[in-house]
Amino acid sequence: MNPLALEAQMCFPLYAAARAMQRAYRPLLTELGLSYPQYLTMLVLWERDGMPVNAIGTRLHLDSGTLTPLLKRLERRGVIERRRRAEDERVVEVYLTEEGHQLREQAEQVPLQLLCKVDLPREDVAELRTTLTELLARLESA
Amino acid sequence: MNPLALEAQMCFPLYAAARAMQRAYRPLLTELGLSYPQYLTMLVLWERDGMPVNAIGTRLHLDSGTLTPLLKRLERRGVIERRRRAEDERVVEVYLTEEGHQLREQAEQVPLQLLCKVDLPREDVAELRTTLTELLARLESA
DNA sequence: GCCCATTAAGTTGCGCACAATTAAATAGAG
DNA sequence: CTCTATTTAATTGTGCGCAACTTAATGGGC
Repeated sequence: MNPLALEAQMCFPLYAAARAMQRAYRPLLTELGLSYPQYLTMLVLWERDGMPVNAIGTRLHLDSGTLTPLLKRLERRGVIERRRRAEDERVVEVYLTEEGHQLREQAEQVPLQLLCKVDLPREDVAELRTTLTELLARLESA
Repeated sequence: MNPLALEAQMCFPLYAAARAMQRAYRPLLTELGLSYPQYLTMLVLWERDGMPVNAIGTRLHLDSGTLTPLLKRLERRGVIERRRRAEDERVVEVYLTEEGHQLREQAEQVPLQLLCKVDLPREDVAELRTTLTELLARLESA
């Protein structure tokens, strides 16, 4: 087979599936008033509130060039607050507002709704998740 | 486990791995003078030359809002030409230039180089590709 | 032939990603 | 204590992705 064929490679299905996933999330997230990357950022903050921009970036593999404007939009949206750390003025810590905390309850339903849309066997999903995480690790280290 | 945890969901590994893949491709594609989506577009054209914008879009799941400026950049780059179809002036057909054809030979090496970077067992890659294609199909139909 | 629905590309506007650079604060060597 | 290197965000510029809309050409009903 042609080694350059779209379907012969892993990269295109990965690219296409990632975008299709975002499209599947979009209607659900629109109800929350969040974009997909904003939703991921909120997931991080719901896990641990008050994280520095830096730490959020490490978690999501994003840099300040992406996060700074994204966080400003989340702040305008009213779900977070950005505060300079008093002991080290370089660091900006990100805190959930009351509205940000409340939004979590609405968000709880999202993952299940999504899984229904996908309708893949539970174990296939788990295995895909594992393999992708493995792939990610190898790509990061290379 | 917290259902909203990043690692509990499939969406984040998919998002992160897709971006890590693009980062892994970047240095290889920079040598060809192409971005990642431009490379995918060239893959489509190397398979079949002279495709209408529309058909390229179907193949890559992209619309004219993305493709039109991308194709203009590929044209400036000198690897393609855009020509209106004579029998139907609505259609723009995309043709490889001589340079575009030649670029294919350089590109032939890219997929293998990438697989080396990833260094996953051959059958894992094949299975991942299959599962992602399946996932894509289900997301598209939903 | 005329009108209207359809189809194809292009345009506009916004929000990521990411490279490269800048600005500001801190830490550490001497 | 001072000077320099490091760390952290922010800024700038480019190229996607995609929704919404516009423009232009075609086709089909009458």
